[in-house]
Amino acid sequence: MPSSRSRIPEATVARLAVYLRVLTGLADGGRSNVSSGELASAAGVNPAGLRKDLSHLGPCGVRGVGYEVATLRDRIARVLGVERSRPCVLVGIGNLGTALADYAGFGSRGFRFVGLFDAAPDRVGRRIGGQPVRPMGELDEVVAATAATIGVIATPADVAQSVCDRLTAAGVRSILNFAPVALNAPAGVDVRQVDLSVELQVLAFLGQQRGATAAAALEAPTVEVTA
Amino acid sequence: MPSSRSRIPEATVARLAVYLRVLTGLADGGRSNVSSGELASAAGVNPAGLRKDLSHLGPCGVRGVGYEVATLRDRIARVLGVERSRPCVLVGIGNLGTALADYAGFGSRGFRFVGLFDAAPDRVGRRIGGQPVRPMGELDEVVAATAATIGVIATPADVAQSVCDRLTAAGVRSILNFAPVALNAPAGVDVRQVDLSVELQVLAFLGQQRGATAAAALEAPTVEVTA
DNA sequence: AACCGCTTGTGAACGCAGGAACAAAGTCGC
DNA sequence: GCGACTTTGTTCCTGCGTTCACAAGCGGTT
Repeated sequence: MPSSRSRIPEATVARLAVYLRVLTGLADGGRSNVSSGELASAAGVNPAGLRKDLSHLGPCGVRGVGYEVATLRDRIARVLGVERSRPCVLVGIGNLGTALADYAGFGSRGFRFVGLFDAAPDRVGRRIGGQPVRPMGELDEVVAATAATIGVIATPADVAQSVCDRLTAAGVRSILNFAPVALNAPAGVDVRQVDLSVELQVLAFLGQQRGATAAAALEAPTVEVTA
Repeated sequence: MPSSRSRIPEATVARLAVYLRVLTGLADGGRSNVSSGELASAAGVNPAGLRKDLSHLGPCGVRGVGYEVATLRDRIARVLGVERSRPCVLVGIGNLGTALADYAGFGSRGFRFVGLFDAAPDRVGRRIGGQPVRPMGELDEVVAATAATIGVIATPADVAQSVCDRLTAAGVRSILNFAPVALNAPAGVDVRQVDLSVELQVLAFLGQQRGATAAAALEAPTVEVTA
């Protein structure tokens, strides 16, 4: 078995996606070869860690030379399962949903939205990125027709759970949730949570801590001297 | 020192932000008391882990009873540094930037945008959420006047680094980056990266792996039977 | 006043991720 | 054809995060 010689840790999978992005950029720029050091620098990680990540795919570089850009890119894409474009459905076409539907980055990275859904009648029928917004009633039909296995939730928090239920009932097996609630999904369905304000709050904490330690250093430097 | 009796792990900080959200909801619903089990369930984490997270704040519950909702909420908010609203600036008012500027969740969670910036002349002057989009030239002035320490980058990838440079030069100390590139920031500046398509790619991998293991189970069941 | 049930807080063990150092292997130069 | 250099792949190790299990403490009850 060429792929998945062993279980790949999830942290590695997330970094592989980053490497794939960098490699795609390098390939588009005409580069054919790259070393682990350069790739790690562009991805913002440690070179040794990058090599360890790639070792999960089996040997894919040439010692003394480096990695072939196109080959490595294709292999990572195959392992991640984005060699072919994957159909996704998006529920909740508010500001964030519209931004997601319009985001070109998804299309160039192996994902395409095959259905945009919203419960509000005044949003249904609008066209976003060349696609119409559909009523929730068409969800089952579209998921079945397109074999979409990934659903994205960009609704308000209070309806996210019911949307999750409808998506899983329709056959979706993976859910990316932007609503700030923890979802309960049946076993066998993967849920990933993205909470934008959590990220900001972590930053606020780091910033406050930075200020606190700086203040403490100014406040009682003699203690450190005498200690 | 009541806060920071020891260094708080970053993973714990991220979960504290989630607890804070749940607690705020409980308090708004009139609840005055909650147990670690119920709180953990609402946050989607392990009860023991939740108690360990809270133990970093010092004792804040009553044995046999649970936690007082309002007290715990306020203590977490103080530790995270969001007791008072923090000023942020946002650069890049495309689809995503507009969604972020309009997102009410930030305001209710201790963050307010005090400046929206974009380089495109046709976007400058538009009003979003009651605020005008300003030209990049006003960045230094606004950061200085508002003492904003947090900057959010929602620009295309190719200009994100230069925006990062300008933000840090203006005095911003924490950056939340939505552009799919690794940023180089000077020491003392915290950068957090949110890559939306990485999340989708992790889901795609998990889904593919689920399919692969299921296929393997169908392919060679006799081996497991004979083994 | 003493007991009992419930819940918190903490200690220990396990597994995992990250980093540094080293050996293997291939290429370039002579 | 051979040696030296470069770069990968791997191994070890250290530290962190997570989970389980138990002791400590408080309120209600008899």
